[in-house]
Amino acid sequence: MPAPIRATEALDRRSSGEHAAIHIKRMIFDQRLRAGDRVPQEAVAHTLGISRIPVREALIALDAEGWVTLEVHRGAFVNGFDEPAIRDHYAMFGRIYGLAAERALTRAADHVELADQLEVIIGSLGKADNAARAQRVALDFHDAIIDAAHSPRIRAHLHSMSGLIPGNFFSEVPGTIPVERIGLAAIARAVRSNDGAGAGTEYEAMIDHHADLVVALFRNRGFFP
Amino acid sequence: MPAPIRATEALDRRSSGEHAAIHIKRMIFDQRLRAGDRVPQEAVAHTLGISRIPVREALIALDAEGWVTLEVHRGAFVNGFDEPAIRDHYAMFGRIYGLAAERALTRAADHVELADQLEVIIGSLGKADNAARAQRVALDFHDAIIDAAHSPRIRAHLHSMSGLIPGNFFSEVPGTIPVERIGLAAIARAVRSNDGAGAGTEYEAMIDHHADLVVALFRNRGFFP
DNA sequence: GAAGTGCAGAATGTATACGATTCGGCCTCC
DNA sequence: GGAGGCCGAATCGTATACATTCTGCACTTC
Repeated sequence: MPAPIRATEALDRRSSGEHAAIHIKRMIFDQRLRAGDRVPQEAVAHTLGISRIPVREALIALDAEGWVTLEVHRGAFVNGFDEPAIRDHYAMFGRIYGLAAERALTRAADHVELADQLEVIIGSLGKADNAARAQRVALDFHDAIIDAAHSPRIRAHLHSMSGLIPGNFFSEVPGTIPVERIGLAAIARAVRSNDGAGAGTEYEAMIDHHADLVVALFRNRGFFP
Repeated sequence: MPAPIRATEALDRRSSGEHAAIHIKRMIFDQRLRAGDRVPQEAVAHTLGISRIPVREALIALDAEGWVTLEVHRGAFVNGFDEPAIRDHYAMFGRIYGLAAERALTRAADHVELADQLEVIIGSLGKADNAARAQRVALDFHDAIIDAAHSPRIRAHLHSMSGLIPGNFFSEVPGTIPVERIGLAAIARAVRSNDGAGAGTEYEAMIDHHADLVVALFRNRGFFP
């Protein structure tokens, strides 16, 4: 039996480029990089003790995700991270997840089986008391939907949209647990009755609601001047 | 007055990485790379006469766009490019463009002015006889919507979704002109009456229709075995 | 004084080079 | 005879070094 994978090894599974992407997102999030600023590749590389190559790779990924805009021979310029950006982000997120839910119902071998699977996941949410565990349950739910959709392209775009908020800050968004509990249950109900459009609509509604919570949190913390 | 930018200079404006991305997409499109194949970085670099660095940068972008899946220390593996993938692609495209249209109406300073602008663009479609020119008109229309939406994030995701079909092959999709003519007109009408949801719905419908045409073309050419 | 010109200096883009990881084949051992 | 372990070639990930491009500032010119 192999030794269990340790947390540090799991982190090493990420490339330096992914570390750099997290670091740069954190700098934008902490407003050490403001809208319009150029991301200093050399400084980021030096700070992380790596070369500029993985930093550049991170910037390409962040460009595709909408965090920065690349201009040839001029660099990467930070896009605004304000309330409209957050709402746009979650709106796209919700629509693509809604599509994924529709596709999951179209392509799943058996929608009743999928509904069973989803309700098992939701069941473990019932026991979850802390937000971190609830987040884990939500991720499992989303993964089940994405797997059932059988679409690498949808998977890729959703993956690149996840991680709006770095690290465990996400867990601190107050009010997520009841929103998830209600939203996931509604989606699972729609799946059980094989209602693709309904599942999509419920997905959008849940994520819109989530966006409201995130915006409220940011506002309370004085992020929007 | 500066000299007009020549075509060759405009091409030079692209980085080697973008050239590599186009080349790799072309290989997938031409089925020289099949689903599950690993993209040979060294071979691509050698073929294009460049080093592996820009090839790797291209693969990161293609991963974000859903063309390939990156695995650390194993390489980039080609995702399926079959009928479901094409339909998923256009479905995402349509939903995000629909969202962009809604946002354009929410955020444009004056929706009547935006409608005027769109109808001027459509007007030049009336004179367009060949498909290439019609495509140019459609791109202008889309750009106007994206600009009006004022969202770098939406812009980034739409940019990464454009270019499903490489080069001028797109122009050869038969039947696009009437679909565009009807679709763009319907969107412009919704914009003029300040109906965001309607504009979004029309956008989705037009792109779904376009997806049908593309799928039919691929089927006729024997792409789906 | 405003606009154009031409340099350094700095930052980006890419080629080369080298360590790290994977994977297939062969061997050993049970 | 099959499971497991140990190479070595092939490939990937990244540090370093160099070429290309941008930018700000001094200078000239009208």
